[in-house]
Amino acid sequence: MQLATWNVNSLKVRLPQVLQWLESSQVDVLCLQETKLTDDKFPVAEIEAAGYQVAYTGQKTYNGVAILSKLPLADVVKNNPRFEDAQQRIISATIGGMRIVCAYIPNGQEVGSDKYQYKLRWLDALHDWLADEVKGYPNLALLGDYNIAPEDGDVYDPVEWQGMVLCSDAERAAFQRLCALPMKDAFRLFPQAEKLYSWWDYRQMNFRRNRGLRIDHILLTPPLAARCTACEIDKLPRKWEQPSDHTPVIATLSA
DNA sequence: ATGGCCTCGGTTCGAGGA
Repeated sequence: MQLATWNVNSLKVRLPQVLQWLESSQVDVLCLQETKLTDDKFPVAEIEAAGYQVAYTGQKTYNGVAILSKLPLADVVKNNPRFEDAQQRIISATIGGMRIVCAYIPNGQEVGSDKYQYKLRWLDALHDWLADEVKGYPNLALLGDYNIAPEDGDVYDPVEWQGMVLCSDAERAAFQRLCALPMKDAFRLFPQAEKLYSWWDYRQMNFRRNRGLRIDHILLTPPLAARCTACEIDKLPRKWEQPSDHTPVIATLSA
């Protein structure tokens, strides 16, 4: 069983890459962020033709999330029921005995800005909601674009990024509070090579220079972490024509 | 020193992303 997350930066533009990746990757569950599509424009037929059921919630221009699954999706919930939010950033479903939560955590733009305050409030509300969700769903996975690099080792140049948005103490503390629910960062369950990232700015040839950040994550509650046998970042789609600036992260779970 | 790319909406530029 493989679970994956991928910020596609417009599903309208990226649908061919998503379908190509699904053909080769064999993932069972794929969480997408930044679909940037209203629900009436969602490419349901193409995704079903690829062998996946899908749940989605979107809006015009910004945000938008979806869960693709080979197995049936049940009990779909859109957004955080405890946080009034016009922005479509969360969708959850039960799949094969697991509660899958797909999240597009706000970017925050700049430390101290209104968007940064919104990000911290949003993360607080996510934490408080999930604290109850994990009681009802011991097998819960939170996959998505967290817009947080948890540690300096997740940043190509920690000095340049020190205190900046995605790396600030308050954001990292929010990440640690999610880990204390408790949940485990699947990527850090295993020895990993250095300088592995999930996002690279389109500018400055940052991908070729591997100037990236690891901001896309899979957090697993202890029963799922115990079943996790691998967690990998697949850099290949970032090398394709017209790529997303993010690349998929995959966790493998034993039966 | 500055901005450097991509997407969208909707027009040829500004906002947002990270």
